[in-house]
Amino acid sequence: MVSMKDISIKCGVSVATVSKALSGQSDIGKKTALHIRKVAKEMGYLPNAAARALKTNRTNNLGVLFVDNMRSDLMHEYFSSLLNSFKAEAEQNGYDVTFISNNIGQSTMSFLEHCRYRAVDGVVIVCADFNAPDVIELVQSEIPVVTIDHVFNEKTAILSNNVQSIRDLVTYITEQGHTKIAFIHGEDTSVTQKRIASFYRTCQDLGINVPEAYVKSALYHNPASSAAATRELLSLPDPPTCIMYPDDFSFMGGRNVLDEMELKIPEDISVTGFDGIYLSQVIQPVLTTVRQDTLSIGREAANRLIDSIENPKTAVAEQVVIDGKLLPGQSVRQVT
Amino acid sequence: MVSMKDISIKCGVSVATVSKALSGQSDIGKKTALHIRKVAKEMGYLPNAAARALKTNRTNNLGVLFVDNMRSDLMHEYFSSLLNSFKAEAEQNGYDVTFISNNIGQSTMSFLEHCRYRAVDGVVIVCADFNAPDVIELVQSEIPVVTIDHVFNEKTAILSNNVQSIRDLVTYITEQGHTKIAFIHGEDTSVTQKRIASFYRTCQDLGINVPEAYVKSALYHNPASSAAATRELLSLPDPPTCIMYPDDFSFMGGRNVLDEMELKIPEDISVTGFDGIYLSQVIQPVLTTVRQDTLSIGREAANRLIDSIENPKTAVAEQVVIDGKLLPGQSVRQVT
DNA sequence: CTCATTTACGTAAACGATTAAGTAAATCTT
DNA sequence: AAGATTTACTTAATCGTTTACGTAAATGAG
Repeated sequence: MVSMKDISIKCGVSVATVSKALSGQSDIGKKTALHIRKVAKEMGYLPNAAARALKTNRTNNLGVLFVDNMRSDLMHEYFSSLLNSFKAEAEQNGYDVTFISNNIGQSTMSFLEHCRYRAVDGVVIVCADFNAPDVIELVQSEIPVVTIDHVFNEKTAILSNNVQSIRDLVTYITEQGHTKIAFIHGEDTSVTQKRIASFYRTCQDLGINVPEAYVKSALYHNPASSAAATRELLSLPDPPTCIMYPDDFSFMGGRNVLDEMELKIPEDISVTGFDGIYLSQVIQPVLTTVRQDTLSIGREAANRLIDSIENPKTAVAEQVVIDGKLLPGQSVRQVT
Repeated sequence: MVSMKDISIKCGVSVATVSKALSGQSDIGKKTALHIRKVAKEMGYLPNAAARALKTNRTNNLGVLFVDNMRSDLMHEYFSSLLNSFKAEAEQNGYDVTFISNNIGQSTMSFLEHCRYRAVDGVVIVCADFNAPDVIELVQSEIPVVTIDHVFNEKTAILSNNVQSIRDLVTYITEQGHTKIAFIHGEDTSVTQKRIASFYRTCQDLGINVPEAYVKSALYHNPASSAAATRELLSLPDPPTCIMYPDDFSFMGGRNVLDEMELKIPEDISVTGFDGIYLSQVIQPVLTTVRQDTLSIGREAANRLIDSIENPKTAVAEQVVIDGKLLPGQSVRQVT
């Protein structure tokens, strides 16, 4: 590996001069700077990240906290595409991305310890138990943190606009003439609470009555639990004409039940999903859903995080809300 | 941040002694070593990864080469769950995982340059254009490399047993009494070639005739192209009774065509997938497919890579083949 | 009891970069 | 032209480890 020393020898200058020339500082003569840069390129010089990190206390490395509770989250397209977008934006800005876990090697490190050990410049918390002491410790530390879909006091958070998205969905459904709308929601999280609240609020605003029995609990990304909820809804004395599923994937469970009962979508029953994953747009009928803008969420998370790293004074912690996009699809029938 | 110096002062010994005590070396007295370790724990000492890396030239960091050609690969469950398993195993062994790209910051670095810059101890090539000069340069470098589903000369490769998996599928299909079997395969890659060869070979061994028109080309993970292929197959004068799809997800495209034509699965037409993703097991009918053992593939990749890093002398480059598992499902009908 | 060996620790250089402070030469000022 | 300033570089310290080598004391051998 060619170092600055090698270059300095070849150019007959000191190492300091090489350093300054390569980092484009002012107190170097134009011609020498140019020459040094040329030689550096010729010799295939690459900065030594470790040395730089040691001296500057900056690694140009971002940590990603991504705990797979059920060993399946990375498979959830929402998260994986979000992560992809985050990674792309980080790299654009000269940052690498490293996963942060809490069991590195045989010893168990807390998340914060892991971050300090690797000296990441900042961390994005994508998917984790936001109530775990470990996570809270990290959030309260000196390390810049951005969270996604969860708000910590005084910290920047990127939020998918769940409230508006649910409102858009419900509004669209009612515009198609439905008044009997059921909502199967996911397990209790802050996101779920927002969605439920928005569902009730929107129905209220639109003058739609929501029987208690129309709101069912299930699990995200779990077709079986949505299937069960679907069965219950359909066995009600006065069943809904439209069922909103917790997410596109879970809908696949509901779909099985509907097929079984020989209910055609959307002729006999209308349905909606959430997320707007690839799958939702390639099935027949195309699912009415809301696409969460994972591209923007990931990009925004990276940019905010980097901003708070590079401009600690001026960067302000705030909540950034990213709108989703209604995908009308063909799974909600126009009721005449 | 508390450093070895802080500990050395508190313990009244030299920094060298602290270093040796913490790394468990022999030339330190039992009691002092114990005491130093106790104090280090009390003070919350964490090693400085950068300093260590600078001195030892080892980072305990593994690179992952994961190029998303179509900006959708991370979404492909096969890859994401493989990556998940790789990450878990790496962390178990004290290694972190960093993504390697070729456009870090404004400047374009080759993969190799990026690896050298970050000084990763080794790289796993999960998903990339294996013929790109960039990738070849990396493979031929001094950096330990493990590839997945592609063989480079003299390098360790972890391979899903595509040959056996296709054989299992075809065998199963024929055991159900089918003789008119069509195969829609993905775009041309070494994996595809193996699958096609195994398809022909198995059919030959089983005495099954394969008309040229029964083998169609499509794209992986692309329902539309599989839909088109399905249409062509069904419009043949003598259509197949069973269609093998390139992967589970692509099958969703074929399914739409079959629904449209009011062909019931498996009563009117039998189908199989490939991969064994979550989706394949929650749809109705449950898809007959082969689960690729991503858990083992990821784990094996991590272990082989780490072995070749830690034991460069004894580690041998070889091809590790990981068997898949036939999931019979209900999408292939028993022909009487 | 002496000399060799082992044990337990300290010294100091090194890894490759950054940067404050110093300095000599060149340029400017009046 | 003498002093003040600017320009273009060098010196040297530093970041936190690791490790070869040195050394004094303790233990061993004969």
